[in-house]
Amino acid sequence: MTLESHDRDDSEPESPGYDETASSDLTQFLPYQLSITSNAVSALIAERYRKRFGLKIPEWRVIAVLGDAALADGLTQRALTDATLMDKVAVNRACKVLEERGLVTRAPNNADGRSHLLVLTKDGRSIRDEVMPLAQETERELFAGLTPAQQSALRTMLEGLRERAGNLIQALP
Amino acid sequence: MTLESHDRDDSEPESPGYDETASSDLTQFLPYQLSITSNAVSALIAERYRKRFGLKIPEWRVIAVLGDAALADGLTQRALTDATLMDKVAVNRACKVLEERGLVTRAPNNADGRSHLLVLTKDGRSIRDEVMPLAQETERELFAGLTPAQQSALRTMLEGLRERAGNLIQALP
DNA sequence: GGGCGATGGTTTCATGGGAAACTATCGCCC
DNA sequence: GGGCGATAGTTTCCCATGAAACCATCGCCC
Repeated sequence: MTLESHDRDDSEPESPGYDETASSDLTQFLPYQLSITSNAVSALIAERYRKRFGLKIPEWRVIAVLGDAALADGLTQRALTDATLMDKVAVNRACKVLEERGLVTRAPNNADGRSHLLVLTKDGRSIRDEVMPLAQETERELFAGLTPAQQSALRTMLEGLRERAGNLIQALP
Repeated sequence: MTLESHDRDDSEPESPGYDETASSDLTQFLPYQLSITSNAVSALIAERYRKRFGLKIPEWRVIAVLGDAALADGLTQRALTDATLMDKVAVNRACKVLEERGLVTRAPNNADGRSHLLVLTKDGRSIRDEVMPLAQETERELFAGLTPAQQSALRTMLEGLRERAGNLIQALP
């Protein structure tokens, strides 16, 4: 790379006589902006769910998926990890918490003795009915400043970025 | 909230006869997309720096800032926390590592006995000369698919989002 | 039907990162 | 000039997260 190679060793403070474009203004570094924005948004959502339901993000995700499906039969943890795109450990922990709080029960799975079918309880369903609206409300508030066109542009860019990052990371060693 | 209140209790599997818009397709939830994209990008950068320099993200950030400034005089950790927008603990840990690896030294700060002035060593400077180019190269590769206009739109949207999230989180209790 | 590799789930371990507690120094104010 | 609240840095503690190890069951294949 040759964008910069200023050889400053010591001398004069004050007044940038160096190459500012190649320098450390982190706030202009897009991956950094992406990161802090994502953190801020996550923090907001986490905080809202914590305050209103005492739920953490993995937990409400599970509730959302369980509540959604046309499945009174329930889902296995495996299916939940697929649907939530979370780690299986995270799913397991979330399920454990939800079970302890009586929001979910585990019914035996006739089709496979290794797994159980997770189903929302009455309490779980009543929370479920507030969980998604809160998510949507939050999303709406966050993106209120953007036109639908902008929103979809954002989506597209994020998706592209993610894919590209995934490719690049594969191509490393 | 009133966006949905489907009262599904049991019955038919197969075929979504329920309200799919109010449902759990997490991949379409923008905060989620934001999060996984950010993670993918961070992972890429972390991996590149780890492979090439054995540096973690907080460490290269410190190097970048130290290497940038027109300061052979060095910076205090306080100044670094400001410049990197990281936690002071994170900065401290990064500095400790860098010092142990001989990339940075701590000179006494005449102006304030509580702090030291951190300066890149020769080795530190030689890494510095590769650190920023790698960041820029990575940024360039990531955003190669986007026009400058799109990039700046993205920046603007992210900034707006972050601000909005910050405001909303304040307005909670 | 008895291995045996694959798979769902659970537990354990290591790592990262932040909050809070603690120390040393500073900058005031009396 | 001797407190005393504020600030820079450091250490400690705690939590979240993911990887790896582990256990039970499944689905085959012989």
